[in-house]
Amino acid sequence: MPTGFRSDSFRFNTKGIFEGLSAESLQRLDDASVTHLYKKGEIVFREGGIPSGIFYLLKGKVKKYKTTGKGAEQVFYVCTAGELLGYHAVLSEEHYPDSAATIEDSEITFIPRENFLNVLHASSVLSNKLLKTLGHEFSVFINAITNLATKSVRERVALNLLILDEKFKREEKQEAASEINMSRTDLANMVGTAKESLVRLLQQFKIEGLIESNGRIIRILNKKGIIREANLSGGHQKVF
Amino acid sequence: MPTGFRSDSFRFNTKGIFEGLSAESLQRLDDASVTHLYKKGEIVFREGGIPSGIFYLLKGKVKKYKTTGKGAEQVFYVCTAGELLGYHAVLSEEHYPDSAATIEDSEITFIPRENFLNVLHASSVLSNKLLKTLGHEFSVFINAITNLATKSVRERVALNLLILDEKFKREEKQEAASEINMSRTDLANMVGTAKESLVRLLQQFKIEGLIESNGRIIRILNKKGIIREANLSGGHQKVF
DNA sequence: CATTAACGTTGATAAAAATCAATTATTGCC
DNA sequence: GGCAATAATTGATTTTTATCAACGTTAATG
Repeated sequence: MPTGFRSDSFRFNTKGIFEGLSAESLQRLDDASVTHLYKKGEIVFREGGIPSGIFYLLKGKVKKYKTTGKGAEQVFYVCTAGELLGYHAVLSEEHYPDSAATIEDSEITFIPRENFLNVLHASSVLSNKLLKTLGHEFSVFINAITNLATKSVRERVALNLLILDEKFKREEKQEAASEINMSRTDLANMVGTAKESLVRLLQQFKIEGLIESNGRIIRILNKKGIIREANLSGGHQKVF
Repeated sequence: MPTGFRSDSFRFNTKGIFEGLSAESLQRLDDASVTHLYKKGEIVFREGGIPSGIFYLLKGKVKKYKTTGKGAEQVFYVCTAGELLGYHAVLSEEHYPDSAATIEDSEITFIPRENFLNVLHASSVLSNKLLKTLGHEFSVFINAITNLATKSVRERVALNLLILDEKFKREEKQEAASEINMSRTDLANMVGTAKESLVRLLQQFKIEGLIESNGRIIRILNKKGIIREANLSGGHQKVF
């Protein structure tokens, strides 16, 4: 049973989705798009809303989440620069099933639904890329489900630290430990546990020298150790 | 907050995916396909395997699941007649991320990878339908994740009974209560709990008159009661 | 730059769920 | 139809995780 952390298994593949498009298609998308600045904490779209277009995250970070009747919030994904948001509901022709909100100051380009669909329907390059991306998402989701259903909270905390470590990598310092900067509440909602349980486990990891923290910022000190705690297994590569 | 059970939120939409295809496309798929009988318990494909084509479930039921390092098995979906299987890995060009096995005697048509992709790339009708289907799957998965992360085992047992009730509906008797016929182990692996916990909760529902059972077969007696136990919220409809 | 509201941490306790162990049903098979 | 073998159930117990309550810290804001 292979072991190790393969960030690919937890990441959607929308980065570079518009690469390889014809100049005409790109122009049509560009002409229709508008870019806005979002402050930390702003909502991009809301569960139940009618999708009017898709969003391209130029800069910043966005959490995707779903709220429950009881007010709980499940964060199931964190988008980083270069990722696309909100296309599922446009494709499925349904209301947004989830909400999206910035977790840091961000810059987001909006492409109206009609323009996106026109380009999509005209471009087999784009539709094939999107099909490939969506096929990959399936594997990301079943990983997420399996981990939620079978791993302990401790294992899930470790796993999510690894996922976030990738997301908070800075271009300048690829090698340095990332500075994971997320509220404890968001982290707990991502792990699927109570905030207090999350804090206690972070405290343990800290005592064991696996991580350090400074205010809300978390740094992984011993990645192998965290990988061990996450108890990973499986992971598969490209075929063709 | 709207409440009620919307089975659509838990079902993929591959049924009828080949409707509306040109006669030529259908012919090309048909020429390439082979149909096999599978006995209950047979494996259709296995996690880590190389996808050589897609499967169309003509008759029977198939569980989709992932196994963990510790030998646990997470069942994340049950396919019924008319559904497509194994297309994600073909689209993503990755190994199978999950396994599929029949849970009753089944009849499955296999379409080789190349033939499927040729038809897909030639048919914008099919690729658009598939994009729509995959967009919908996203909402199914985030529902599943949110439920796993935020609901109690009791709530999840009730919810999965509702999901299975739909899957075990018989064409003859749409109105009659379904006969849910699945091993307690599979059920527990679907709910994401220990078999013993599942059994105890079924026992409670039985005492409360919400269900009845005869051997392994479960029948819902009071659907509203089970919906109440599942504590559902949300659910959104088509837009356009 | 002081304030204060939001956020984070810790401790004590309760609740939920898993595990272990033993027994009883069921079902596939000859 | 009887007989293993497999699956389901029940009870006792432990472990894990959530909840409640109090207090400390941080950082956003005027």
